[in-house]
Amino acid sequence: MLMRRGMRQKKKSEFLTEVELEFMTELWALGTGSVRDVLARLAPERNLAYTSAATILRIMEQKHFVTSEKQGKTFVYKPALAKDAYQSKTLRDLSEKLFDGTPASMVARLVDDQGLSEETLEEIRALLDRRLNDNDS
Amino acid sequence: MLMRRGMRQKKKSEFLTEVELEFMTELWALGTGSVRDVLARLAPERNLAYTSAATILRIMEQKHFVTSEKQGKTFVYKPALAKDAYQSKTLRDLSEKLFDGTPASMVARLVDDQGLSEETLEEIRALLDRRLNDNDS
DNA sequence: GAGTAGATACTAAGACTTTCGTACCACCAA
DNA sequence: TTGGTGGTACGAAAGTCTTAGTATCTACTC
Repeated sequence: MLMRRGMRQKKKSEFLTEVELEFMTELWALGTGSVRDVLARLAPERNLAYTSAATILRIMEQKHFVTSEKQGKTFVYKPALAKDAYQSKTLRDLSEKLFDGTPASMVARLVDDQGLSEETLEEIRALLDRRLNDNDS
Repeated sequence: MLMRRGMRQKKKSEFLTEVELEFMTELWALGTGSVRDVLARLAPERNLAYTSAATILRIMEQKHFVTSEKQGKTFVYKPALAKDAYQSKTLRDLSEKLFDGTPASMVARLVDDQGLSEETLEEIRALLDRRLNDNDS
């Protein structure tokens, strides 16, 4: 039957998977942490085996999402990517893929049908005003 | 070696995969379309086999992302989910997972380090003003 | 030195995704 | 009637993701 197919792309996805994001979130909060540190921050009902957590972090290091340093006998992991930067990258990607590359339409959707409080909206507008004023000055 | 493990969750992910989003985007633009219609809208260098496209749409129907109707001998597919709604859902999820559940911080990131033009920023502020005024009235 | 505790490394099961080939069917034309 | 043409259905290969078991290493203790 021999399904000869072209070489498959390496994909090299730059983006965190679901679980990787879960872990990275804790590392961002911690700054730095061991397997046990990260595991301790997950919801108790998460119930993830220690070895699973270790595997996940090892893979994240292979993908260069984190770096590690041995302290005594344990590895301590550190994000190799700032949360800010990853947020930006993600927003760019989402805007591209789902909002026709126009970030304004993204905000439009956000303020239109999200159940955002008046307060939050004001806050957002304040952000914008500040940003626009900074640029003008 | 027998890795007996608990039943795995069905996942039921509600979210489109990469390729599914690619297809759905074309269906949203078309309103309605056959395998050939969708395929025709993909970039020529995409080079996806007809049967692959057919499979993708069939799977999307199984997942209830689209519905189909037979016209003559071909199926015509239609989104079962409005683009607006999917955008909202996606933003909610992203805000939750990457922005601590505070949509304002999402907009903050967007206006802070995106290479957004003055024009775009004004546009966004206009949206907000309109929205806030609507609510106040 | 043997045993235990805590860590890392390796392997693998099982799910899902993406892709495409093969089989099959229906219709129309020569 | 035979053979294309254009469609759907199915199955499977190859990759990735998530999870966890097993093996191994190292140090400390008795």
